[in-house]
Amino acid sequence: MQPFSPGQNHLLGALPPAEFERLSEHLELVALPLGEMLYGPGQTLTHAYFPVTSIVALHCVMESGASAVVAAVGLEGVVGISLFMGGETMPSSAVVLRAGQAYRLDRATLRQEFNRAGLLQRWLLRYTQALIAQIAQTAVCNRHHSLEQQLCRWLLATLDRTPLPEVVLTQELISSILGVRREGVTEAAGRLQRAGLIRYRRGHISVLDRAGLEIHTCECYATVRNESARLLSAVDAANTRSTPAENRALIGATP
Amino acid sequence: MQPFSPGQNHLLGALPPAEFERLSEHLELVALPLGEMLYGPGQTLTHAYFPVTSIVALHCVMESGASAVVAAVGLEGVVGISLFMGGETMPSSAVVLRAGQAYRLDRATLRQEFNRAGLLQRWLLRYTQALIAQIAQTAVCNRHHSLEQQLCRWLLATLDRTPLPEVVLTQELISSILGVRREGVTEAAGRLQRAGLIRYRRGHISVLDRAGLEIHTCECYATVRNESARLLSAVDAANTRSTPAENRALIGATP
DNA sequence: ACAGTTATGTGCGATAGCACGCATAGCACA
DNA sequence: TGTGCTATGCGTGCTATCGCACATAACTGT
Repeated sequence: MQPFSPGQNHLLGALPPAEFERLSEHLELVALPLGEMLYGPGQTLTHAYFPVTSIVALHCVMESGASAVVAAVGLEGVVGISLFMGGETMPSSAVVLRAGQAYRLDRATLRQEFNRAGLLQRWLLRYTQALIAQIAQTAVCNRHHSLEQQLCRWLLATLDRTPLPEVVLTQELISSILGVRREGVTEAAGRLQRAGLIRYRRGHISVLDRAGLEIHTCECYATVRNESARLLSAVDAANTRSTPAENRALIGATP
Repeated sequence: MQPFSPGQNHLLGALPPAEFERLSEHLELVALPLGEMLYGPGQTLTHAYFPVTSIVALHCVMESGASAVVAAVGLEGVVGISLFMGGETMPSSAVVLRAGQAYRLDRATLRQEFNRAGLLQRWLLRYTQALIAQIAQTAVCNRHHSLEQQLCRWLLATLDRTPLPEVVLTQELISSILGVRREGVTEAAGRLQRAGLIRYRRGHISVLDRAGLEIHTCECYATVRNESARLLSAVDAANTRSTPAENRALIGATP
């Protein structure tokens, strides 16, 4: 009796019993520690990861060492789209940004099930489209919006994938996520704290006023969230346990 | 006898005769004028477009009116991935940035062929992965690289999809592509001209020194190009007419 | 309780890009 | 040839962010 079930991941949880059954014996629960790299640039994946409580970032690092995160993946998605898209590898890397659990599925099983052209294929492709929207929005956001807006956006995105209104990340780490310098994060976070929206102490940010953050952030947050909701609404409908809090409460249930 | 053939598009040209045959009667040659919007945010597509001489940009516009292009699509790809990814619409829009020809395929035929899980599906998915790489690279590039580097990158990307070393775009248009202000483009282009890399006059940029541009640009250009080449190398191998110059020379040939 | 490590706060000067306004020059069409 | 539109060039602040250097504060383990 373990405190997690594959069905907590939205993509897996939305599968009809027959499909889920075929996969379940191949799904393996793994703990992902903060900072672990699931794959690096050009590195072939052995498994796809379906997060349940963990958050994974798709991260691009440049030759100069400068970097930025282009997308975040949590319980709504999957890490390793190159396995079913056919490319095998990616030029980016995948790094765990919130320690937690994920189910992983070996390459062969995933591809086999994908090729049956059932609901898993459908959800995986729609999720991939949502991911594209997220990455594209990040590109324009990087171009036009202030550090403070982007920080709000990141906090909200993290919050949406988390049961508690708390983010455990140092400013140093946040700076490398957003691709800005650490002092900039200090300033922006200081402003948010003085505005009473958050409170933080050494790597722990508590969100006090979520609505306030939504006002301070740019439209990109809502755009990405709405597009994901639109593309995966059928997933959420099929999945009776759609909130992180509810998921945490579950013990070893199956869809 | 028309001067274009669907096979000039790399994705279509790589199909085996049987698959190509099924599609060819549904392919329709259309002229895309500069500035035409193939689809806008949330707008349902009726056709997928396979460019041959045209270039289409995936463009994100924000509430404020600020915008940026997140990817360019030319004869190597297809516009309208949401048709086969299952989402039907996209939050971005697609705008013609180089007037030219494209073949378009109606939604029903595309989906039907996609669902046969043949080579078209394979190429479309691999192309989509290349597109993701391009958008992701644009995101980090927007964050870290100078306007001048990005201008070089854009010129090179356009050149790769064009038979002549000339780009017809006003600085005004380029500025809205890159999401920067027009004067910035004037300055950057002026520097490139003084360095002898380009020459321009009212909306016409002639590239004098391609190698020089490749030196001035950031790594993003090579990263995207290499990743596309890797993912679509089998496409290029199957397609015997892979360069724009060769394509232009063709008259009404079939694969 | 203390020392060591790590995270955070702060103060500079430098710079890239923004916003605005206006001057000029190239091209099109009459 | 001229006239007018549109593209381009340029100056002048202004702001956000960078890059670096260093001060302080908060946890950690002994």
